[in-house]
Amino acid sequence: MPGRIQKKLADTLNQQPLADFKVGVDNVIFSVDTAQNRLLVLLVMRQQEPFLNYWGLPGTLVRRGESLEDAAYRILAEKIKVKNLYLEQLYTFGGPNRDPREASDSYGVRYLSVSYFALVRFEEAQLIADKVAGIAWYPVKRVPQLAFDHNEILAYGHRRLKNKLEYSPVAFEVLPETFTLNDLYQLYTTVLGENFSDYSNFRARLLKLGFLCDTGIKVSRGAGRPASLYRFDAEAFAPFKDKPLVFI
Amino acid sequence: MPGRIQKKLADTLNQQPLADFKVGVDNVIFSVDTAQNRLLVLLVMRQQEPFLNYWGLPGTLVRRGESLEDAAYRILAEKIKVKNLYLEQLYTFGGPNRDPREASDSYGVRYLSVSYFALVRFEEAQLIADKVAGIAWYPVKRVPQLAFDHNEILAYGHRRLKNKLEYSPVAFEVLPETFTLNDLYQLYTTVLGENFSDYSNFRARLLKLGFLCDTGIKVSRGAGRPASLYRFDAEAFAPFKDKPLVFI
DNA sequence: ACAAAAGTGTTGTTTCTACACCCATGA
DNA sequence: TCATGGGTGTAGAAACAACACTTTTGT
Repeated sequence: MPGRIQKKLADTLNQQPLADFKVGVDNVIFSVDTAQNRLLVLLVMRQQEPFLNYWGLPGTLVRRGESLEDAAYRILAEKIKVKNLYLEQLYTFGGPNRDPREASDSYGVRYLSVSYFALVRFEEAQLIADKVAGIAWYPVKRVPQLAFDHNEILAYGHRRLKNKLEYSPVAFEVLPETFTLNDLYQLYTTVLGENFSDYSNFRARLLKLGFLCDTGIKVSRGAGRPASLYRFDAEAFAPFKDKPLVFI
Repeated sequence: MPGRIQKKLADTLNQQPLADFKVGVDNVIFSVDTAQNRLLVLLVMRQQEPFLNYWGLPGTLVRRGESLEDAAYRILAEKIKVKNLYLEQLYTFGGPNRDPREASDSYGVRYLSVSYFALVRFEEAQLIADKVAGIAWYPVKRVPQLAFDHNEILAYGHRRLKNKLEYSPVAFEVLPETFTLNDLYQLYTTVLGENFSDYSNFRARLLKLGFLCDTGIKVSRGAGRPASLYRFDAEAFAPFKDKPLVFI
């Protein structure tokens, strides 16, 4: 009776106990240093085992009564002070044995990481150095080996950031209220790489869309003709919401 | 000493205990009934509380030693038999009180749902009806009120499916090995809606990309000129991988 | 012969792209 | 007046959208 045997096997599997989880939230927090044209990610030096003294993404475990997003905002607030930011959920990494604590723990508690991705304004972000801990903006191109699977999470976040820039107005969440078109262009080039579009075409496309309005105010940066300051007009952008708009 | 008071407050919050989680995986499984031009989603009738006798997404709790993706494949395999499928993680829903079991449980166990999104081939999918449970393909346009926050998860999955179709070759994961260009077009129209492109332009664009190769074999469906069967050439597609290609 | 399904072509328009060029300012 | 950064324009190529049209089949 092979059917019965199979049934028995299935039952054994069904009786495999459920895993108990602790849920962590890890943030990939990006900012763009427009002065030096570098994309930065916020890393913290771990103060406890596992991975003591390794750099890693700022993270925390979720507390009772706290939503995932709340937890994400909490870490962020513990590490930096910012006024404007963009934040969204990234991915959930949850294979067994991604955290070495699982092995030593005989109760089989699993650690699962829900990662969030954030973009903040570099100029206004003030790092909060708590006690002896290390905290630093690292150029994305030069991050060292990180704790856990954080390199993987970072890579995933970087990909998402690039995509977001191309088809959504995240850039404006992180630029000052008014900015020059060159500021915007710099932001795009440092995130996307040099060769995504030339400035004049980028400029023409953006202006044609009609949600950037010229304030008329001019600003001079060293030599050269002064640039106009523009403002992102959220109202004029509304019709493009959710449409397959492309910024590149 | 306001600093000290604030410190005390912060400590109270820090002592807030961590939440204990059970992690569920819920699958949004889509298929396309090309004969009737309908987009379908797989629903199951819940056999236990909470939400007894409500329709819901097929889901399960994650077991010890099981990865999230493993759990997603397990549910899928319990409900349907398929050869080809596309599966990817969707989103993690984890606010407190999304599951009524949390309230009654004094230990404060939280239920978190990692949702996965799948696309399977309707014609080859065989539903596995276990015991008395209900299981059914529901037209997406006519899903009733579902258990938990499953309507929300479904909506999220539907949005993702539409996006995926536009810029990635998921369609071919779910079409037969060889298919007519009309099969492909039908699939797109039933998922994306009638007015995304007319057939001749769709056809021209796809063929120009060059990763659909004509097998030369003709197939006749009722009256009318027989159609060529095409095959998706994964190798020829490779260069487009990860590029902002658009199919629409 | 006719309707139905498949496949091809055409045409006017819009959008890319790669430039060249003009403008305003500091040194 | 020259170098520098800001801003405009344009011509050729490519892509798009809306159709009309031809081909091949079943009935």
